[in-house]
Amino acid sequence: MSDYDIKYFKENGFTRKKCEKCGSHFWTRDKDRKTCGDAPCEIYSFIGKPIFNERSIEEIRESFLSFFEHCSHKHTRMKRYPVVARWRDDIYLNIASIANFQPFVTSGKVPPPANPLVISQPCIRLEDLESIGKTGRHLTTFEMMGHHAFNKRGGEEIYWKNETVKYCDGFLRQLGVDMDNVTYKEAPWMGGGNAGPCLEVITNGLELATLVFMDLELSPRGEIRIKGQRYNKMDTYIVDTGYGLERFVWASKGTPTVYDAIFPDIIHELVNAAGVKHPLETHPEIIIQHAAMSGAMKRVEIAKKLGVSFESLKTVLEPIETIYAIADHTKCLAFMLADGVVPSNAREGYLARLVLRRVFRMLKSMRIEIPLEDIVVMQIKTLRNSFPELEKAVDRIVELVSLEHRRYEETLLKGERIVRQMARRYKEEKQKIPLDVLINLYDTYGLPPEFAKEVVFNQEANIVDIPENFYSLVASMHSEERRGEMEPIAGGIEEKTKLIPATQKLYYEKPSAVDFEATVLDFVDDSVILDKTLFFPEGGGQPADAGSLTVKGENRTLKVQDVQEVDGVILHKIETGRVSKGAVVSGHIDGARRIAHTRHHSATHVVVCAARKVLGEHVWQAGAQKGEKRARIDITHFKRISDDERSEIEMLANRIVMEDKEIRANFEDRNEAEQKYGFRIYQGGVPPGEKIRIVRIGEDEDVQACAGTHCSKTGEIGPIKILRTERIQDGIERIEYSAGEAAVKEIQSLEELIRKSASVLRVPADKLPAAVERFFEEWKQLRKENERLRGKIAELEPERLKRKAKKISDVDCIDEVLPTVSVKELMNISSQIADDGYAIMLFSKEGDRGSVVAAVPPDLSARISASEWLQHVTKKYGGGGGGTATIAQGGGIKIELVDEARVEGMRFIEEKLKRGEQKK
RNA sequence: GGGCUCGUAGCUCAGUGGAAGAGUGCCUCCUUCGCGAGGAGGAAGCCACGGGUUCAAAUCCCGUCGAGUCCA
Repeated sequence: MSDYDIKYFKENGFTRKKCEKCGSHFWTRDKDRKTCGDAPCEIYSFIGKPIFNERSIEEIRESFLSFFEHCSHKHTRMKRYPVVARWRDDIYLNIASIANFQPFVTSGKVPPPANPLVISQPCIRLEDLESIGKTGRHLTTFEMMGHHAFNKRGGEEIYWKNETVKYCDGFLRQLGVDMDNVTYKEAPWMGGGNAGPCLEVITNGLELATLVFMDLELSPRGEIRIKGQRYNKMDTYIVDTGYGLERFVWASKGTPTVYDAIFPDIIHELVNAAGVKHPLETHPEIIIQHAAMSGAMKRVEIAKKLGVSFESLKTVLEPIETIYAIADHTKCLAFMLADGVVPSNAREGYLARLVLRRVFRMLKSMRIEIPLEDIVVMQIKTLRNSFPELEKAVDRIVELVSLEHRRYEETLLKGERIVRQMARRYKEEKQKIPLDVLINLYDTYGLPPEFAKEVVFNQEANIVDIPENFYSLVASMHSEERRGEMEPIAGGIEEKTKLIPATQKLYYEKPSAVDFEATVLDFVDDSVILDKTLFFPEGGGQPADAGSLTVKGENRTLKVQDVQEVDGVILHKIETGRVSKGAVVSGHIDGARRIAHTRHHSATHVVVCAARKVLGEHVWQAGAQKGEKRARIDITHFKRISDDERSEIEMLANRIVMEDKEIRANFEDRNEAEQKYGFRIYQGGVPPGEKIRIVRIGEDEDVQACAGTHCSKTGEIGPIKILRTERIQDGIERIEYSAGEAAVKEIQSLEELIRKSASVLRVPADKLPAAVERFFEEWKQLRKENERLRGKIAELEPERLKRKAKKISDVDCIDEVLPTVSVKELMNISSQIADDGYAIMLFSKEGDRGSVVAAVPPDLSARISASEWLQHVTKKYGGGGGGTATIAQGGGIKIELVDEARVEGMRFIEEKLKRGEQKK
């Protein structure tokens, strides 16, 4: 295939071969080689026999970075990006060094921060969570060392395939790798919406690096088909390489697993704390041989080869595997939590919680008593030379992890009760607890099946076996929900506006103007497009401006309904009519609405800034909406905001206002801004483009990329009043507030609320809480007293009623209207009288509806059912009712028919009794 | 962003449309030299809030608030 027709291979004695085992093509210097060299075609041959001299993580990282800094293309060394991919809306975590540059740099919309560049990027991948610790090579957190070159078609080429392979070869040679053992395996790559040819660099069974030549992008009408997806050639072609830092360290040490190579100290601590021994001490031959084969075959086969039983192999390996996993997961947590992820039940916060809970479980199963936060801090200490920034977060991480631990314990405690009840229920019916119940326990209450099994076992009840694919069963249950989420293919509006020049944005140039003149460039789908405009388009949580356009010379005024921006072109949607190209219009925007939006927008930045100062550096904006009367922001925070914190945020925000700080908004170079202010600027999402608008408050106390309209000084915002805080998700708090005149109005209406309430109770406002409490207490007392007295009255009624009884056949019957007596009392009275041998029907009314209660003595209930009797009557009464054969209640709405109903009741009972007598 | 649960006595929870319950804790009394334990009695509920359906709602429907949990 021409994709891999690389000059370097030809000039350096490589030949292309086909792997005997997997059939894939690869390039090698070794003429006799038969397989591609990758697992599972080959076993790890470096275990116990390192490929090159032992090096630490720091040494490998440094030698990689400086190799590319000093090679013939001088690469610029970049600082790491956060592990939380806040600049992207398609992934939560940073999964690769190239992810730093997707989508805008890779698509060519934004120039790269440097070209070519080299970086060692910590990445997190949670897809293979189950494999961590077991395979010996999987890590949730690893550093992907990458050198990248961004080439543009038609432009000058930095470098492409040939140099990429040459550098790789050179780097491996410099480390001391035996080059005859290195294979380059052809493996088309795709991911993150891009694709391209790729070479996997393999030696001794281990894949060390991946060289991707990215030149395709996902496109619905693309002509190139790969695995059912359609791709098109990109305008750019990019060198995307990934060298697994930890794998190099592993290869240099030849330890049984990658974990032993990179976490020796932590593993040592954990092994001690668990009171076990590392199997490398107890069963060195098994562990080394197992490790060598682990990439190539299944555990059952390995056990067979080693001549031991599968069970005993498992017993040897399982404890250390759990410890490996703990070591790995705690590093993952160190990065996630330090980079500001707040554990939650949604989004990236859920991923943090997922990992946290896995580790809690593992620590418990290993009976390791060290608090998780201590292990995470241990990780941070070993990482601090390379990543000193992690240490700043230690205090917060300790608080957060112990809080999460407490929450998890509570969940389990509550869960235990639920499972116990469930177990009892199924035990009574002598059934096993079925799988769907088990899934439900996990899905609804977060109770893992192993936990449920343990509890059930203690209850001596039975449970079905837990299937291997339990968690994927849960996942597949949810996958159906995702259907129908497909976004409609953009309605081609981009196509229509593609050729129209970007609209000049007057609202940035003249922030306080309300009138302007402009020329109509086009009219597309009910929308007017102008050469310049004051109308602010909806974006960044700020609603569009309202106003009107008047066509010059025609004296025609069009109301602007909505304003949207598409690729720099601003669309003014109008209600009716159309405007011809070339017409001159004068525009007018609703100034009061605009200034309200502006104040709320600036207030938003101030409130976020204040919240961050009060609550901590982990506070990130997770959404915002501004309006005329109020605005709201959602921020990440791991606890409810207390009343005190809320007051403090409010006070601080108002202080920033009173200090009348400068608010500066300027377009700046994106890459420079990122370097200068950090990723903090992306609070409200990531805008596209080479230049981004940066809004700074005071001495850069708050810096954000923001396209909204802003006051020029904080003083113009006016008062800021926080109205409420709300927990919209676990880990995300919403703060609602008003600014400017709207804030004054809110304060006034709050005041009025208090004034009105106080005047109703005839107390001064400051006595309101005490008065309300007193009234409520008294109300409860009086209600009880009332109930007691009604009961007393009811006690007297039976005797009075019995005197009114009429004898029908041999039964004493009573019917009576007790106008104001409640149903409850009617029941009470009736049941007493019926017990004394009377058939009774009582009526009462409340407002426009009447209640009826019927009761018969138990020995009569076979002949006359109270329920039947009552239903017969209430049917004519405009209602219904029901109950037992001895007592029934009901009612109706035709209260004017109460006398007829009484008569009917007596007629019915008479008839019944007579008929009964005849039968005798 | 989507889904599933839950909110009833101080606490833990039953109650799936017809009279608000149990266990525990609390109070009083009895038993005991005293404690534990046991016995008898008692107090304690805006059934989270607001609408709707119904003759009738803790119970069904909608919304709000609060809490838990799973998935992407």
